[in-house]
Amino acid sequence: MSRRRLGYLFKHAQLRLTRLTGPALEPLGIDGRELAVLTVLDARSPVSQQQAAQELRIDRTTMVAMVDALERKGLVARRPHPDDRRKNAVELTERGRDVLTRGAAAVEEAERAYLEPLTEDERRVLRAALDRLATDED
Amino acid sequence: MSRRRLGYLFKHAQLRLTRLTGPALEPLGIDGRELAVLTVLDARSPVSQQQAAQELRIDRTTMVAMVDALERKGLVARRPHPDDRRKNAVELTERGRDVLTRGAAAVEEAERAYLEPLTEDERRVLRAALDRLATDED
DNA sequence: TATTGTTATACTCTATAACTATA
DNA sequence: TATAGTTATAGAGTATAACAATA
Repeated sequence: MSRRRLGYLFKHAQLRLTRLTGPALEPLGIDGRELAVLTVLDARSPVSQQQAAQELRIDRTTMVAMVDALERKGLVARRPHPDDRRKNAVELTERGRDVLTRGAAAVEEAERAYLEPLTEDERRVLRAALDRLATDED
Repeated sequence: MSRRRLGYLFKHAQLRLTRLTGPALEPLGIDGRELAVLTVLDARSPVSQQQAAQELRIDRTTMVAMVDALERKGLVARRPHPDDRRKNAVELTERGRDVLTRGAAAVEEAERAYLEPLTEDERRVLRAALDRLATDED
């Protein structure tokens, strides 16, 4: 087995994943990060930009740019939040819901292809391991 | 178990790894990528910049900048390659070898801490899985 | 003609600081 | 005083194009 550094393995495992999911989403005009935002907005709607940002662990200024892009594409809409006028309630448009549905299916399929070299057991252990490694109680 | 996307899990697994290895290397004045370059130079020396770049799958123009930085720190030296005067033979200095030794130990220790939440079995499967996922036969 | 190293340049991703409007 | 959104800005990290020296 390889004795390459974990950092190298993670980097290149991720690069290969992007090489599969990127083209899978490209016909829909979004990338994986934008799909993640759509997913959070759909699950938690109506949600403020900061709530969505915290959920995905991205900076709130980054979220501004991402919502800008998604709004330009007609996939989400900002409207004033009913409870707090400082907030935006960001919601999926009809088209946003459609893109989310098709994007989620495309990524599922890409992830299946990605994990194809592994046995069923390895896939299960990998996901469980990543889940704990990604959670910091440092 | 979490149903979060693999992309999210990889990203945050990697972020947590960097949060551990970064500070471990910081007293030595290098980061994980520079340690990787030192490792390749040590194993394959004398090696051209392009050979080293290919080994690590980084761009040759990126390698120029990394060797520049390592040379400024006194950890590597460029000398003319005996066989081909277009090439640089890049080698570790005495101090470079020392930093490599101590850096490798620091990263080993950081990776141990990083993998601490996993069982021995999970660590083994994780590494085997990453090894195959990181290798593209796409 | 092709390759190695180099420089200049640009692009993506992300973070920090400061502003505004609201609370 | 604090929070949500925004803008401007800057810093990594990386990639592309073009060039000089050499093969």
